[in-house]
Parts: sequence; structure tokens; C-alpha cells
Amino acid sequence: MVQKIKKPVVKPDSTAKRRGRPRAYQPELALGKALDLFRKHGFAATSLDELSAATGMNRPSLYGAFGDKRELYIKSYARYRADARAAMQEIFRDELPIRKRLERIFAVALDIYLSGEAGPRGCFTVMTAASEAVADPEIRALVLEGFSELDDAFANCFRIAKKKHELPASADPVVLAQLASATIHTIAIRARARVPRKQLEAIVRGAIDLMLRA
Amino acid sequence: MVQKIKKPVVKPDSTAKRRGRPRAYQPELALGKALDLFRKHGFAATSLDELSAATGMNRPSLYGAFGDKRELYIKSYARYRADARAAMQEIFRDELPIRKRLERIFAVALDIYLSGEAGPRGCFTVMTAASEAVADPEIRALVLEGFSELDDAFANCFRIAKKKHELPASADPVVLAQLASATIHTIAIRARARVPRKQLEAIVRGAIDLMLRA
DNA sequence: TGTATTTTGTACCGTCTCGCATAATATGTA
DNA sequence: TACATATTATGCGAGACGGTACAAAATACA
Repeated sequence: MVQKIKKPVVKPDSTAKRRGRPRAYQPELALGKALDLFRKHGFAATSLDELSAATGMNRPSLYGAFGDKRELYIKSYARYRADARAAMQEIFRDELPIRKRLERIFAVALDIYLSGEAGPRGCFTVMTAASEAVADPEIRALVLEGFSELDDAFANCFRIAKKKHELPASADPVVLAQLASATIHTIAIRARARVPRKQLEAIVRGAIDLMLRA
Repeated sequence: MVQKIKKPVVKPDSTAKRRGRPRAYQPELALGKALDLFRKHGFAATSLDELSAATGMNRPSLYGAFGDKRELYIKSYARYRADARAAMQEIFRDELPIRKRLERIFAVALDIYLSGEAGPRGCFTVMTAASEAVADPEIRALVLEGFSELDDAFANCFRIAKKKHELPASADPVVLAQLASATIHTIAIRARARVPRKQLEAIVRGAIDLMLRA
């Protein structure tokens, strides 16, 4: 018996007993690889061949698992948002002093935007807004949701700070939040153009000073 | 003594006597059409066929006049920058009070970003930063130049205001300029996601108040 | 064991892509 | 008129693109 057994060392889908031939890929892992590619090159400049190579899935499997290229992009974006939310949520909820909290939020953001061995990848929400959001209503809705989520999180942040009297009564949490989001957007874009981290950190410092000097 | 030393030193502008078959297109006008397309869809999602149709030039003419697609993109971007500069320069140089000046600058920016019958086209510098700037060093250099140009113009603006005592001595023109640029970037991105003008104007108002509040 | 079910791998389809080769056309000049 | 020059118009060609048909492979279940 010359059978070359290629059993999956790790069960792809935890312990569920599936009926047919087992999957040779791990969906979450493959989606992460797809996200990496989309973040690097954008939707139009990423080919299914590259996606297939990066995920280790051949094209039919890719299609069966995630749908066509556009659906894969949407699912990748959802994954990005979930990851970013997971990284931020805890800091947003934290009870640290407002300055410390802002510093940590922007530091995590910079980590996300500057990561990538082939160059900084920026913010996927911003990239998607700049490219696909104009013509595709469904994607646009997701992007708008992304903006609102960030705005709201910042606004809540400032509202708490105001209650704790870390900000004067005259401070408007919504305006401050828009400024914080603007800072996020400008460092995301500049990161994409390879502006060095030091400069981006300087921008963040200036913005924080301005926001808290009230 | 050579009498035929008269090489066409003068550009073949309107009244110059060119040698062969006359052009059927106007280069500046065609470049404008190309820019429109690139702003709408980005580099990768714009095909030479579409460019050919929009400009009214067939592909070989397009190629002969502007080079390949990438060169055409670069020339389109240069044109965009020149247009934006022409629209802004005068306001930046003006002697209006700082608040009025900022209001006018942002209003013009919004006009640029929201124009386009097929949806708002955003800021081409921002779009290029998000897409081509990562992998293409030459384009990246142009984008960085675009960022600096805006930062410097704003900084100069605040410096003048400070000299005229419209700002307190403690105000840092560079930090304020970064905030102004950040506001430009955030409205450019949000415009691309079809956020209505009213909301963008509210963001601008909040930012100006924050910048000028002493 | 045999059958049903699910995924994989290969190979292909029609379409679009960019860039260029070639020939026709329209002008200035000798 | 005849020639040189510059542009237009047609269309080709090699490859990349997204998506899918089909059969082999690998599992669960009866």
C-alpha cells in the first residue's frame, strides 16, 4: 500500500464531524492572509492568483469558502474591523487619565498602520473609503459605519473625561472626537506614504496637546 | 553660416506651424479628462480603453502624447496639483483675517472634493497616497511633496496671523498647520464615502474654532 | 463493504488588459 | 508635383483576469 496520507495535523474546524473530504485550509487563517494582500495592494490590484497563492487555497476552494472576489474583500474588511476593535476596545473602556488613554490609542493605531514587512499598510477603512466606497453602496455603508464607530468611541472617551473633570465644562466631546478621528486619518494616510514613525508621533503629540488644552 | 538653425524652440502652441498631420486633440483638455477618470476610479481600475474613450484619443495617440499608463497617471497628478495650487494660492496669500481665510480655504477644498457628477472625487493626493504611493517611489515622492506643500502653506498662514496678533504668542504654527492638514485629510476621505457637505462643514467649523480658540 | 457527501486539483473559457506594429491620412517643404 | 514629417486609425498579440466545469480524492454513514 503506497498511500501517501496527507492528514490534516490540526482539525480545521475544531471538533465538528463534517461529512465529506476534510478541508485542507483554516478559514480564519486564510482570511487573514487575504486581508494582508488587500491591505497591501487594494482591491483592483490584487489578483485571485495572488490570493490563491497567499491563502494556500486553489481558486475553486476560495470561491466556495468566501464567494467571489468582492465578497472576499468585504469579509476581509469585516475581519480587519474586528481585529482593530479587539485591539482598541480595551483601551477605550479603560479608566486611565484621558491623556494616557489617548496616547495609548494612537500608539496602537500607529502599530496597526505601520505594520507590514513590505511597507506600511495604513488603515484599511481609509483605503477602502478612497477606492471602493464611491461606487459600491454596500461597501460604502460599512466604511461609514467604521467612521462612526471611531467617532463615537472617541466622543464617549471625552465625555467620560469631562465627567471626571479632566476637561473643562466648555469642551465639546463631539468636536474633540472629530479632531481625534482627523488625527487618526492623517497619520493613516501619511503612514501609507512612508512618513517615518517619529514624525507621525510628533503629529499625535501636537494634536493631544491641543485637544487637552481647554 | 547656417540659416536653418531655426529648430522649433517654441512649443507647438496654437499658432505654431507644425510639420505633419495636425493633432485632432488638445493635450491640456485630454489630460483633464484623464485626470477625471483617474480621480473617479483610481489607477488600477481605470483602463486604457476608458481613457481613450474619455479623451477622444485612440491608444497610440495617447501613448505618443503622454507615455504609458503610469506616466499618464503621474502627469494627471501633476495637473491636479497645479489646479489645486491655482485655486488655493490666492487665498493663502491673502491678507484676510485668519478665521475668514481658513473658512475660505476649507470651502474651496470642499468644492474640489465634492465635485464630480458621478459621485464626490475626494482629494487625489490622498487617494494616491492610499494606493500607489506605497510601492512606487517616484509617485510617493510626489505625494510627500503634496503633503509638505499643504503643511507649509498652512504654517505660513498661522505664522502671519501670529505676527498680526490674531493668535496668542503661545500658539505653535507648525502644530496648528498639522491640525489643519488633518482636517483637510479627514474631510477628503469622508467626502469620498459620500458624507454630506453639511456634516463636513460642521467638522470644519469645529476644527477652526479649536485652532483659533486662544 | 458500498454509497453519499464534500473538498481538492486541473484545466479551461471568454473577456479584458496593455502596449505596439502597420498602414492610411494630412500637413509643410523642396 | 514629390518628398519628409507627424498624427490618426485599425487591429493584433501575448498574457492576465475572474470565474467555473469536471473528475479525482477523502471522509462519514449505512
